[in-house]
Amino acid sequence: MLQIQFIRDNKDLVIERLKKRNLDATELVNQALEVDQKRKNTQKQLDEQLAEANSIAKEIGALFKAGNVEEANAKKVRTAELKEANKTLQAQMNQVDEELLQILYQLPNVPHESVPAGATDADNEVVEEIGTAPTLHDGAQPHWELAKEYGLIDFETGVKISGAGFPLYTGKGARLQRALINFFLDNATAQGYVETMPPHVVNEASGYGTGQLPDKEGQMYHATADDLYLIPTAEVPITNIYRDTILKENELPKKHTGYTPCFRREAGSYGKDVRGLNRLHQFDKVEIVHVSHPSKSYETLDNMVAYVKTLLDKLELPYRVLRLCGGDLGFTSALTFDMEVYSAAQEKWLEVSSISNFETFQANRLKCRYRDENKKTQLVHTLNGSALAFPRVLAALLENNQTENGIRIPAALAEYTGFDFIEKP
RNA sequence: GGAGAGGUGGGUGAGUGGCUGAAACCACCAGUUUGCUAAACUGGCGUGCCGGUAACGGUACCGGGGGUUCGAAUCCCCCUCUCUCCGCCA
Repeated sequence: MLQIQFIRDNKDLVIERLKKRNLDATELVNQALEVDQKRKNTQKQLDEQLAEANSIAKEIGALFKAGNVEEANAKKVRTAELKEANKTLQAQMNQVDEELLQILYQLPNVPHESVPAGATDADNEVVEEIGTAPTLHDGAQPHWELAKEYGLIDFETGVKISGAGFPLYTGKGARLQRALINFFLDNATAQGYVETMPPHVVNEASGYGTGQLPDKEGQMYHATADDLYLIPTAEVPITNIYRDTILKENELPKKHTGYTPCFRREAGSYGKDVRGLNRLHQFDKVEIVHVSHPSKSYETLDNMVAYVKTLLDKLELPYRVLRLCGGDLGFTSALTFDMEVYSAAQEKWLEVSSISNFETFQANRLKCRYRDENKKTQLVHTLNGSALAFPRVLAALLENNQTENGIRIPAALAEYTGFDFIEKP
């Protein structure tokens, strides 16, 4: 959520920058400012009346104490008036507050100046492309065929147990998952991220804290009996560690990494792009979360991108780094880099990581602040990124490393799997 | 699932109608003293919003919402969360 103070001070900038998202926010911004003005006026009036009522109440108290009942009762007349007036003003105030909140909920984050204009993912800027796609032997297969042939993933039984989008990993397939967990966590902790194992379900307040609620309610699994939500990413529980907190300036940055399964309903997204591991209802991911001093957040973002690159290098996967254009940028993000690996058998790029700086957008809802040198509270900047999401990494690993005799496992990962080759059955 | 207790400032915790935005202690910050550290002493120390260049002033907030009252942390109602005991269970 944007801060109303920021909109007040930077109206033109906000409107101009939001155009990068192909959003003409002029009307919303004007509405917000108008309602804000109304809110201020209302509060001013209300405060004055409350002040009067408070002072009369004090006088009445003193009069009663002095035994001057008659005069005290006389003063009650004015209090009764004020009480009525305050009630309506208070109601107005609540209404105006709510109105403002609703408007602010509709405004996405202001894109960073470096965000390219554009409408769809076709307009994303390719920052760099690293590695070359392998040349596969004749008869090379997409990962869903490989997974079946090699007995790594049993999609059909997953359907039987739960439904489409819930794969059942078996044998070396399951072992690969476990290896990826350790590989990613070990690398992240080596970078100074604190290993964190959070709850996999969250309450409503946490959902609001990171912005999944109210906008994306339908995308999360909701356990209604207890009103808990299955997490769509570890970002949610981990970032909410810092909900309603005021940190000391020297406590920044806070760095966490966590492995969790992620649950996404992905309602309505059935179709051709969802075969195999490309899109799932449940998948595994290691996330990195960074709570940063505002002056350091873009430097941090670059470091996070650089870090994720090292992971892909170690996994020997060809990949590219994209700077998302305004049209493809998430609602809450100011700047996002996506990492895509090249899947040789499918001959397409698969997103395996998304690394974003939310600046104060999340922190504002989270109420996560720090105290600066003047002892004033300031909102922190929050960032997070996947490091990495497993399924498409696995897909690319299987596809790119297939040979006529079996599948090769990159050396860095083989340390964790305990095998460097999966024989053809 | 059954029974009970309780949610107060960063922490512990006092506070049953006005003198309480809130005692005390701890933590923290600044200073004095000491050869350094520690101790001791002195002072400071919640958040949001509104007004103000600022100093500061106003207002709201003692889990959330509503009510009683001239006046509510304190009384009443509803909700919610936590803890303890029992039951069940990994």
